[in-house]
Amino acid sequence: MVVELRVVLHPSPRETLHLVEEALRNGETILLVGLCGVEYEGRSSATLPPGERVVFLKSDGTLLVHQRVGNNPICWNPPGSRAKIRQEDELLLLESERLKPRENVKITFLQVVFAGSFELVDHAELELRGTERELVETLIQHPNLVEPGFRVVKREKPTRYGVIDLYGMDGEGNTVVVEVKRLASFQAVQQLRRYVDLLKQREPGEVRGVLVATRFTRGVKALLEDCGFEYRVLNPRKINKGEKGVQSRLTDY
Amino acid sequence: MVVELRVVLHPSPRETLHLVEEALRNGETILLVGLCGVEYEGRSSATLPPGERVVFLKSDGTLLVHQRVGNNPICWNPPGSRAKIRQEDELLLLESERLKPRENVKITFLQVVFAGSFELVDHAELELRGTERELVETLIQHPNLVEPGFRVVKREKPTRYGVIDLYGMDGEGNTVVVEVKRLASFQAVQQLRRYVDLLKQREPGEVRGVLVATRFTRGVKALLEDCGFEYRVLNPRKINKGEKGVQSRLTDY
DNA sequence: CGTGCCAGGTGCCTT
DNA sequence: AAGGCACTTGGCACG
Repeated sequence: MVVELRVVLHPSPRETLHLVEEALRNGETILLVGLCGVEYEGRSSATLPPGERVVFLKSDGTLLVHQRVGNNPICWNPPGSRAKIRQEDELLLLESERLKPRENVKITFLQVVFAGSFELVDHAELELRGTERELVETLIQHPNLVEPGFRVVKREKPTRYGVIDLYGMDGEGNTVVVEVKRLASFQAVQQLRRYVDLLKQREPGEVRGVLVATRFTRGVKALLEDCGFEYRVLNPRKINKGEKGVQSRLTDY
Repeated sequence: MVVELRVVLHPSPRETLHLVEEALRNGETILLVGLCGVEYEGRSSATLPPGERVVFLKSDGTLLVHQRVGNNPICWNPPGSRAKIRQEDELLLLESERLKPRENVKITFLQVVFAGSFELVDHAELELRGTERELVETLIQHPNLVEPGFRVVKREKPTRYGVIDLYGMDGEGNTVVVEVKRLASFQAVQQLRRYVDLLKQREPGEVRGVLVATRFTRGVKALLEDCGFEYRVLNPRKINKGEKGVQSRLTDY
């Protein structure tokens, strides 16, 4: 397997123009390195004075401008945006337009020192473990983790004020609202409270609220108790084991 | 101004190894394009089977793996991580380690088709307009936007349950809690409620809650009224004008 | 298409 | 160091 590629060092504006235009036509991935200034106008607006950066243009319209440091692009436009390039005197103007919401990124290259286009083949997808989705699935497979006698009635139950992660009944027939979080903070308690308050108006009998999480920020457990809610701590390490269908002992979690 | 750069096409594992090692030593920015698989292990864990990707390694330790499409890197390690590269037979192993929390990204290159290192000079910083911070500043300069007679007592007032954007008094001496949002959703109402509940316990007299935003999701205004709160709509376009110190008429907002 | 919510969120700031 | 929160948050799933 070989990536098709074209690379130019210290290209003239004209050369860069041609490389980018052809790459855009062919749906290739474009990398540019050079001295450029950036203007952004959209949901917010921003100006970035000239500096040497890496500009990354993908075939799905994604535009990323990366500085020398930092995790995140300093400017960007998301997939679906449309890029155009044109030359004005010795300057090269790369403009990316997003329609909804309307957002515009304009890059002015004073100098390009590297231009490359690449035809990437990649059909693989990331397999991610340890997400909240997995926590919920674990609880469905092992409802006893919520409590002995707990029965799941519905997963992702939509309400006027948001979606309840798990909703079911305890051994006594009381409604139980379960909110699942990887990291439980005050916000999670508020979320739970919102759902419990709502169901109290609609369901007869008691409505209990349970927050299940792998981690709790300080004070959250106390707040839960103050609100009359309960909590369960899950051990994330053990979850994959449970997922694999190997019936493990509950004390493992 | 010229970027120092080194570029190799279809490098051997040995050539890539040398280029990356020297670039790491010199604190340069590294771009690699090639066929690689990725493993991640940390707060979560993930596997990405082989495919052709762009790998971006910055001098601050940032590692980004970008697929052909998508806004976000499919795998990454943030600034402060430490990268090492080594060769094993014909494979090239790039490993990035973060310490707190411990997170590890391991990239196995089956083939590298492009390797480049760049010495970027960039001292510029982004100037961003239209943030929530600016909304708060507008309100401080024009407290009448909250309501005639409103006086600001404190900005960013910290409480046990979070930071109140604006806190002040109305013409009658009642406490007023102002929550500022660019986009107000149910969550913003909960946030406001939390602060108002808290201040009701601490302050004598009435405590009013006001949500000021440029946009409201559906139903939020109704919920606010249900909770006994008020809201104000700001026009974001007009804010910069107000910021510039030109005293504009209130009806402009 | 808007609305809500998770994310390996990230970054910033304050206790 | 931990917690709270904004972010051009981005992304997805669902009404």
